[in-house]
Amino acid sequence: MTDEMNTSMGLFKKYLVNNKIFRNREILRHSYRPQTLPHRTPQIDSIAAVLAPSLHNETPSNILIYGKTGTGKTASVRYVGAELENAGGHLNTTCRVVHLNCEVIDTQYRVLAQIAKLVENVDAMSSDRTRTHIPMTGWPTDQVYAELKNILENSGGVLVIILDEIDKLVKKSGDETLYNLTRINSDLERSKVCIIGISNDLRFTDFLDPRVLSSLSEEEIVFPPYNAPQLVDILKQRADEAFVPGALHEGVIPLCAALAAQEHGDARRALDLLRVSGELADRESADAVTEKHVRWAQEKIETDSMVECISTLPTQSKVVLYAMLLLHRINQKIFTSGEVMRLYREVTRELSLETLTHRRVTDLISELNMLGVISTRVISRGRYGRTKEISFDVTTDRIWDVIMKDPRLVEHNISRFNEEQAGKLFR
DNA sequence: TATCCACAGGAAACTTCGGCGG
DNA sequence: CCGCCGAAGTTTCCTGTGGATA
Repeated sequence: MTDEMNTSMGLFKKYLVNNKIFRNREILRHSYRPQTLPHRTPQIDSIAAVLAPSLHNETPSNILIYGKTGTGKTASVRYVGAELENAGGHLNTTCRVVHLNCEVIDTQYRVLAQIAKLVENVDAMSSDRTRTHIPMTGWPTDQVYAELKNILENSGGVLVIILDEIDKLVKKSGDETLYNLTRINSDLERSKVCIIGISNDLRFTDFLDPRVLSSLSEEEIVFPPYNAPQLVDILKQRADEAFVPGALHEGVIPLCAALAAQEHGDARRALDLLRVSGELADRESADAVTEKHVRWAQEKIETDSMVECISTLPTQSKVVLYAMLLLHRINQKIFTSGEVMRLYREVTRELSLETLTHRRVTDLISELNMLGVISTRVISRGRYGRTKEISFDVTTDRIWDVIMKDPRLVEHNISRFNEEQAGKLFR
C-alpha cells in the first residue's frame, strides 16, 4: 500500500470496514458483568441467604469463599453485593458494600486505609460531611484503625467488606489484619461489619490463627470449576451478543470450552480464547472464526503472557535469566544454581552492575520458576551436594528476543558471542 | 553406614526511599 | 528542616538435608 493510498483512505479505514466478526467485543472481556451468571445459582443463593440479615440491621455471618480463578467468585459476590445495596435502599436501611483486591492492596495499613476511603466515597454521595484524608503512607497503623472506626461509627448501618484474593494478603503480611478486622465489631456500637473473604487457595487457612479462622469462616461456600458443557453455556450467552450471527464455526465454542476445561475449568481463560480467536480471524479478514483460529489463540495467549512478564522483570532478574540463557546456548540444557551464580557474578562485573548475594539470587531463580519461564527441581548429588536443577521448558528463542531489548545486555551478548566463536575456532 | 558436599530456604536485621506532621 | 513511619529490596546468619562416597 502506497503512502498516497494511506492518506486518501485513512490509515485505519481497513480496520473499520471489516466488522464481519465482532458486533461488540467488550462483552468478551472479563470486566464485563452479564445480567445472569449461568451455573452459579446455588452459590449466589447461599451468599444472599447469609447476607440477608443485614437488611434488618443485624450482623450477617462472615463468609469464606473458595474456588480457583475464573470460577465466578468475584462476579457472584459483586452481583449479590449490588443487589443488597439496592434492596437496602428500598428498605431505608444502610447497607454498604466495599470491594478490595488484596493482591494490589496487601498490607494491613493499606487495607484499612482503602476501606476507610471506599466507605467515605460511598457516603459522599448522600452527605457532604467533611472527609478525613488518610495518607497512603505515614501514619502509625493503629491510628488508621482508630480513624476507620470513627468513620464507621459516624455513618452507622451494616458494612460488608469483600476481601478478594484474601490468601495473598495472608501470605504477604500475615493474619494480623484479619484478626483486627474480625474483632472490629466488638469495638463498634452504632454500626456492624461483615467480612467476605475470597480465596483462590484452598489450603490458605493453614496460615491462619484458629481464632481468626473460626470467626472468618462462619459460613463457607465453595465454587467448583466449570466443566466443559457449563463453559459452553457461558460462552454461548456472551457470544450471541459479541459476535455477528454466523461468524462462529460450529466447533469453535466447544473447542474453547474444552481447552479451558482441560486447564482448570477457568471461565476467564475460555473467554480469552474466544476473544483472541475472534481477533485473529478479524485481523486476517476471515469471514468466520474457525477451530484453526482457536489453536492459534491458544499459542498466542501463552507466548504473550510470557513476553509480558519477562519484559517487566527488574534488571537483576533479567541478568540472572540472561546468565541462564548463556549456559543454555553453550549446550548445557540442564544446569545448576551454582553455575548460574558463577556466570551471573561474571556478567554483573563486566557490566559494572551491583552483584547480589547468593541468597538473593536463589530467590530470583525461584521467582522465574513461578513465572513459568524456567522449571527447577531440587536434586541431591550425594557427595557433590544438594542443588537446584534448572532447565527451560520451551524454546529459548522468544526469551532471547525479549531479553535482547535491554541495550546493555545486547552489547554484552555481542562481545560474549564473539569470544565463544573465537574459542570454537581454536578448538 | 557415617560422613559431608553444596546448596535450599527460613528468620531477622538492615538499607533506602518517599510522605508527612510538627 | 527533622525525625518518624511503612514498604520494598537486600544482606547476614542460620539450620536443614538426600544420597554418593570413603
